[in-house]
Amino acid sequence: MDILDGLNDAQREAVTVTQGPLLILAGPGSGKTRVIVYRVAYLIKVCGLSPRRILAVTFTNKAAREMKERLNQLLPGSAQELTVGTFHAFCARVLRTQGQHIGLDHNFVIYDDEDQLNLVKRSLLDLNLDPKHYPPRPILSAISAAKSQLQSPEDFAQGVSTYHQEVVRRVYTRYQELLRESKGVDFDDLLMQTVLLFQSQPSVLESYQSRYLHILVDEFQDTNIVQYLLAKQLAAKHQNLCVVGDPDQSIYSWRQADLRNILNFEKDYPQVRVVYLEQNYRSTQNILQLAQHVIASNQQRKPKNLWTLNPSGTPITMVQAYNEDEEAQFVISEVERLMKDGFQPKDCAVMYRVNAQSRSLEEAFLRYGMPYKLVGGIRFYERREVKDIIAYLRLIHNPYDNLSLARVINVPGRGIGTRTVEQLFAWARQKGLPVYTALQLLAQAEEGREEELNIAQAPSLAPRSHRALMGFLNLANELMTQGDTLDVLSLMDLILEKTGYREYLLEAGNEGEERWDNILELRSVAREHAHLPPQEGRASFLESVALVSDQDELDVTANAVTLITLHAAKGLEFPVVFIVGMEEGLLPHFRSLDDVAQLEEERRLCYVGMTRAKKELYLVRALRRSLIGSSGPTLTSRFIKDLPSNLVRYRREGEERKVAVPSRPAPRPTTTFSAGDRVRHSRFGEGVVVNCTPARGDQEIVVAFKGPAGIKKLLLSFAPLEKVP
DNA sequence: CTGGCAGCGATTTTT
DNA sequence: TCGCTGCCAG
Repeated sequence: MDILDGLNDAQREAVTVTQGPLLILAGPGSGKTRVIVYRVAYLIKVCGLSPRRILAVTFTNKAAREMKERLNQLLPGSAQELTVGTFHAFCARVLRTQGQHIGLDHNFVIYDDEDQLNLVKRSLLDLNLDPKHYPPRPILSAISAAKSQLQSPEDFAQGVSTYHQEVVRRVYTRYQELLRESKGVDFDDLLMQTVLLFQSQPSVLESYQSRYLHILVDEFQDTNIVQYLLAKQLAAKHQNLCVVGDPDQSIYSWRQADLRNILNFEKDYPQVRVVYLEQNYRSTQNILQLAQHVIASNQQRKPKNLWTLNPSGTPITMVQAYNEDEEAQFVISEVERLMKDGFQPKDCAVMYRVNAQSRSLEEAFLRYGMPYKLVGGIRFYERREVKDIIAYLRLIHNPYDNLSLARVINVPGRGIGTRTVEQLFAWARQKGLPVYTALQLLAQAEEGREEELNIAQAPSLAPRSHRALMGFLNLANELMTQGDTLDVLSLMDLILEKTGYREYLLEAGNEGEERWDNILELRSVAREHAHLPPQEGRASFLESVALVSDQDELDVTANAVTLITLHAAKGLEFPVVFIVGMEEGLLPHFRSLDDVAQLEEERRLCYVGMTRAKKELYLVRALRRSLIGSSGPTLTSRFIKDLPSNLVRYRREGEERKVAVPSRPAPRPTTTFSAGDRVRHSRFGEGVVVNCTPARGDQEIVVAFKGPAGIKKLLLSFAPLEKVP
């Protein structure tokens, strides 16, 4: 078989032009992923390249996984040796093996967003600055922006002209000190330090340059300056840098993504070959035309000429609901109607600007018993209980990690209050020691060796506080000793046992069970690293939890409607898409209203959402909406004003709809199942329940059927299951 | 030191 | 509406 079969001319060019820099401008639904996978396959199969000589950078871990899978289907076994991953994951690997050149500890921890914010708060505290006056979040953004442009605190100081910038400079300086003391690396450092490493160690850079003959960067429109510099460094030797992107789908400028990268690319590589992928394979003509109409209003863009051979399809449906409840109701009744046309719940997605909008939707879906899966929201690794346990593991792995120590020193509560913690930290800082070491010193002071150790100025603590601190120290010591021999799963169990974490959660109240379930989930992640030696297993576990955001894949087997933010929907497609909240202030979001560039990004966001739809697109707005407590009238989004009348039809929610809404009271699961139960399904026959997990007012059940159905994941509220005695 | 409560303020998107 | 902070009582 020929790899090039089934590609159109432009796609073929994108696959076969292998020498030199290549810029692929790919419209939505133009087969972009396919092109990337085929290009890699072509390099291997036709050009005879070893997969180890190829580096492919994706935007998400999920995209990386999908790419590997698709490549493996095309060329079985070839994906193993390929380097595929996000910039962050790639950099983490580089720094882990080469970081010592720039003074990085081998066991450095990776700090995520929340950790970063805590560091900023601590920095403010250390500098005697009031967080009320200087809100941490914007300061962190400023620091992050500086790092994304490779600015050290000293570089940043050059450009300081206002008092506020001076505050940022001071915080940034202290922030970096704290990072270094904790032997930690934040998200931005992963990228920045790698570039600095390559700059200062040409031989290290050279080894990577030589290895990677070809470099591919996906979602190039969402890269920031540092990421681009990195790609440039790596490709400097062979110049085989292929970047793929679509400026119209750039929606991450707030994360320092910089559209100039695309312009700079053409400037930095004058001999660049540019390929346009303009044929759309995804959407109906109506949908594509409407999306084009909407995006055409942006001034800062290169016009594209997208086209499709797909049928024109049905018109886009414009709906006005009274309020957000009716909006949700409309979506549900429409899904029900579509099901009569042969669509399934899993074919449908509801997209919105802000996560807060998911609430009214969720409530309605629960009330009407329509199955749904919520993407985003509070992510697994951001849950308090999960982060607590991870913090314990981090501390054991890296005793310098003051941030993690601060997090767990009184969790579960052991009588160490903020006052005591502050004293301890101040003392450690004064002595120039990591807090953990300071604690050990304190313990020795207790043994009456003060003179000898010259630590007379130890903080004067109440005996009770002192005892509490020693209790924590003993716990930490024991965990660290055991950590030398226990695999990461056993160590986690020891932590849970020694801290009485389960009891702590269950005492906390009604959500305790759910929280404990999350811990169990975390255990199963740890289990994947349990076969490794203690140190190594811990390291790989910690790294995977730091860099993987969405541990649970969007479950494709569940037949449920997807609720998702417009940002998170990028890269996905659905037969039916509802975009809700098409109102001024929501889309475009009110924070973007006073800035042309930001407004254009909002429009792109809208465009991204529209182009996810294959067959049916609904644009829904509410006449009244309560967002933060108060409710008020709304205005139609400027993005959907004056749409071509041949493409849309207007429908008012409330007339015949109401009747169609099934007022069946939530078929709330009456029976519950547990692993081991024997069950019967009306279609799949008899089987045994393998696993049950609670899922948002529902239960997800994994059943192993005796028949040919095999193993299935089912939603309790939806599946016709009954217990067999 | 902890836990409860009142008042306040601020609301985006996330690798 | 919610989540955080600060204050107060035990």
